[in-house]
Amino acid sequence: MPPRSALKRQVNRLPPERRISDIMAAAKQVFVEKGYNDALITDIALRAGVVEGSIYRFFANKRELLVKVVEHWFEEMLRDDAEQFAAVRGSWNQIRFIVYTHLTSIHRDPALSRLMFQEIRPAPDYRGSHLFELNRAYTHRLVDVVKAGIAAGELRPESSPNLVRDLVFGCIEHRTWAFLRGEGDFDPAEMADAITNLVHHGLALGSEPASPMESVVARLETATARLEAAAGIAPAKSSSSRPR
Amino acid sequence: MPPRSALKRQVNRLPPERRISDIMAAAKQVFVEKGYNDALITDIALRAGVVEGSIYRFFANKRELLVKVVEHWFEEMLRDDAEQFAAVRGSWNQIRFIVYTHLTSIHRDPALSRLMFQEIRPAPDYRGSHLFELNRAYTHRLVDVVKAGIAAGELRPESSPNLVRDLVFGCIEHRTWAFLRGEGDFDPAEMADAITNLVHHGLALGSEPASPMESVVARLETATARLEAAAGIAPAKSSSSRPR
DNA sequence: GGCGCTAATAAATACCATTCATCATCGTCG
DNA sequence: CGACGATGATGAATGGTATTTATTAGCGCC
Repeated sequence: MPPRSALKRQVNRLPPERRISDIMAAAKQVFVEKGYNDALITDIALRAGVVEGSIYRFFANKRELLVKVVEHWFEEMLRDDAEQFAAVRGSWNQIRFIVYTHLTSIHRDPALSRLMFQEIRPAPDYRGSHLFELNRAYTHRLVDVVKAGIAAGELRPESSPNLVRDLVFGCIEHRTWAFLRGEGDFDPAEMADAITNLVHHGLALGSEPASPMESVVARLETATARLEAAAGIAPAKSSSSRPR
Repeated sequence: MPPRSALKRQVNRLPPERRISDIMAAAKQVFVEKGYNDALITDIALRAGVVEGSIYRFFANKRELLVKVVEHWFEEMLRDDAEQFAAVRGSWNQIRFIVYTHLTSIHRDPALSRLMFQEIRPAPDYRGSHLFELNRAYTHRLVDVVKAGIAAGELRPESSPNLVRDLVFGCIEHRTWAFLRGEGDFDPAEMADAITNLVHHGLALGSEPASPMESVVARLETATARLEAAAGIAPAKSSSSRPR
C-alpha cells in the first residue's frame, strides 16, 4: 500500500557518540523524574530527538540503558571525591569525610541513589557488573581507613573492617530511606557527625570512669570537623561548586 | 452468539475466605520463585485453581496482592518473636537477640525479605501503610532497649536510640544483600555476635590501653591542633549537632 | 553522479495487567 | 419443588508498553 510517497521521512544523521550522549541525557532525565518502571522508552526517545527503535541500536534494552546512566553518574562522582579525600588525616576525620560525602551525594541526587539501591544492586547479575566494581572501590576506602587506623593503634584491633563498612553504609542507607521516598529532609553535616561518633565510640559506657572529659573531647572534635568543613579543608561541598 | 452450548463452563464455588487464602498461598509461591516483576497473574491464578479475572474480585491489583502476602508473613513473624523476647535481660543480650532473630528471618525467607526491602519499602505510599506500622513496631523494640540501657546506666547517655536502630538494621541489610541475591551463605549466630559487639563497643580503642587519660589527652591535643590550623574561619552555620 | 553501506524510521509484534460482558450456581420464596 | 434474583466465576477483549522488523534516507567512495 502506498500511503504517502509525497511525505518524505525526515532523517537526521549524527555521529554515534553524540546520539549516545543525547539518549543518555534524556534517559537520565526521565528515569530521575519517573523512576525505572514508569519511564517510557517513547518518552526518552522523544526527548532525545530520536524514534524508539533508534535507542535499541545503541542499547540492548531498557535495563542496559539504566545501568549505563547510573554508571556514568557514579564514575563522575568517584572522580570528584577521590582527590579531596587524599588530604584528610586521622581515622575519625577520614570516616567522617567518607560519611559526609556519601550523605551529600544522596542529598544531591536522591533519585539516582534510589535507582542504584532499588534497581541495580538487587539484580542477580550485579556482582560481575562494572557498577559493582565501582561501588566496591568506593566503599573500600573505608575498609582501608579502618585497617590503617588499627595499624596506627587508633582503632580496636579486633574490629572487622568489612563489618565496619557495612555498618556505616547500611546505616546511612537505612536512615535516608524516608528522604529517598520524598519525605522530609536531612542535614548531611549533622547526620555525618552523629553517625561517625556512634560508630567510633560505640554504645557501651566504657569500663573507664565515665569521664565527662570523653564527651567534651568528642564535642570538640565535632566542632573541629565543622570548622574544617566550613573552611573547605576537608569535606567541601564537592561537585556542586566545582568544575567537572 | 453461543459458540458451544455443548461445552458447559466448569464453575467451582467456594467461600470467599477459602478463595482468598488459596490465592494468597499461590501468590506467595510465585512471588517467592519469580520476584514481583516476573510473577504472572496467569501463573498465580493457575496455581490457585481460579481464572485471572477472579483474582481481581478480591485484590485491586497485582501490587495489593503482593502487599497482602508480605503483610501476612510479617504478622506471623512478629507473633513468633514477641514472647521469647520478653525473657531476655541486659542490654547486650537484648540487642544480640534482636539482631539474631532478624538475621534468622532473613536467612529463612530471603525472597520475602527481598520483596520487603526492594518492592515495598521504597513505594511512595509505604509510610501510612499497615506494613510500615508493623515494621515500626518491629524495629522499635531496639529503640526501647537502648533507652532502657541508658536509663540503667549501661549505655552511653548521648547515644541516639533512633540512630542505633538505623545502625543495626542498616548494617544487617547491607551485609545480607549478597545472600539475598543468591550468592553464598552466612551464619546468623556468628554475624549476630560480630554486629552486636561492634555496635556495643564501637571502633575506638577505649579504656583498654594502659592509661585512659592518655588517649583522651592525645585526642584533645589532636583536636586542638586542627582547630588552630583552621583558625580564623567563621564558625559553621546553625548546626546544633553534638555527639549524641 | 551512481552505488552500496548503515543510521534512522515507523509500523508491526508480543506480552501482560486489567476490565468486561456473560454465564453458572446457590439460597430463597412462591 | 421449581423459578428467580443475586453474585461468584469465567474467558475473551482491551490497552499499554517494550522490543523487533521491514523499509527508507543520507553519507562517503569510486
